Amino acid sequence: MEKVYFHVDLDAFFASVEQRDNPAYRGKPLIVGGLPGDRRAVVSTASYEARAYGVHSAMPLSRAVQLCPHAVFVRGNYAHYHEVSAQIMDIFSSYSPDVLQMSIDEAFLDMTGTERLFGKPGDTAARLKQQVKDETGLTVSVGISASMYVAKIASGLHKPDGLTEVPAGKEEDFMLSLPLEKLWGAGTKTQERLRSAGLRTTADIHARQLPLLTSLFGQSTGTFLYNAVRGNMAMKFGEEAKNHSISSEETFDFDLTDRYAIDTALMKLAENVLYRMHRENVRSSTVALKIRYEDFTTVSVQATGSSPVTNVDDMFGRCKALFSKKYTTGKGIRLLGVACENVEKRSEPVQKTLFDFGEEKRAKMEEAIYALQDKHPDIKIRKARLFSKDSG
DNA sequence: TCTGGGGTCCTAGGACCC
DNA sequence: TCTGGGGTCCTAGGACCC
Repeated sequence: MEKVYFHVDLDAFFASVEQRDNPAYRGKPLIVGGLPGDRRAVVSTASYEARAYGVHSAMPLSRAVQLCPHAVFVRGNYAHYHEVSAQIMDIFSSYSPDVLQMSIDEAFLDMTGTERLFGKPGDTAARLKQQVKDETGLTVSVGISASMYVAKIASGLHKPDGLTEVPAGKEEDFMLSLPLEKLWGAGTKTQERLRSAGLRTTADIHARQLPLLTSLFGQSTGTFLYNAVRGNMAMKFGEEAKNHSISSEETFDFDLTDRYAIDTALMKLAENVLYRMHRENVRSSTVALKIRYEDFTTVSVQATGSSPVTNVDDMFGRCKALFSKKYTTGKGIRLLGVACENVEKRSEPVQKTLFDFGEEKRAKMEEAIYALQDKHPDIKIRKARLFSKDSG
């Protein structure tokens, strides 16, 4: 049977939620991401009114302030956005049992075989859009195609409040009608390389043989480009990613060089990652550390231990060891990040050492603390050193 | 203008084993 | 004393996405 996919994308999601909840913000340029004066902040989402001034996601906030000084600036309420997102994902679930959520503000719906039940895909999408608007006051843009990849691009073509259907068999024509910047998966670097290779349109890529593309761009990117412009991208629906990771990082307002400040930051990040590991009932033996220096160069180290991380002190110890191994320069540090990689379900048995009784006890203790925190989110039980003058 | 935070996937080189 | 070929695992870095 011919496949039918929707890609549904919320329009300027965070900004739209703010404007919905605060009538005074409506019709005005609004920027979510930080307040003017916040150091090193970036724009998370700009309302369409702000985009008219050239403001867009990932732009340094200082730049956004210059472009649009009279905009409304908010830091954002991410817990709230998650709630609204869940409400909308529930609506999606009433249209298809197969919803593949891609992020907080977009999802694929496998609509294959729903025509007898719901009617033509275009009509169904229009109803879905109306229902989201009625129940949440927000608009979405929908792309419809037999190819998930094409549906994804289609949903972005007529934002906001768009509905773009690419008929089956017309995928290649659609791709060839597209400006190169719309090629999802070819970012800044690849766009640059395409330009310098003299390829300016999707048709230019289409005219090149596969071996030429792979010799220019490498096996992976070359094959991707070759298939993408033909609308031939096979994306798997609902396949489990295998290399999960859980990470936490922080960009500091001012660069760090002081060892105590660095250790405090590492402790906070380690605690954060471990808390989430407990909550998700997973474990990991691989700890990774990331350092971004004042000049924005970024290095990383990771190590796979012989047993999983058991508790915060264990995690903190591994992070400190990695840090000492990598940091030899004394350069200013603008970001530290900590991660556990190759995370797996905790139900799988672990080899026990003879010496882990103390560790085990500590892990149990921490679990009890995490459980308490989940129950009473307002209590904060943290390592003594994390209490600083302003937060304690 | 000066660059967030949370992820996934790919590549290339080195270690190690047979 | 000089030197193989293949497979697998691990690591560091980079591209990309929202």
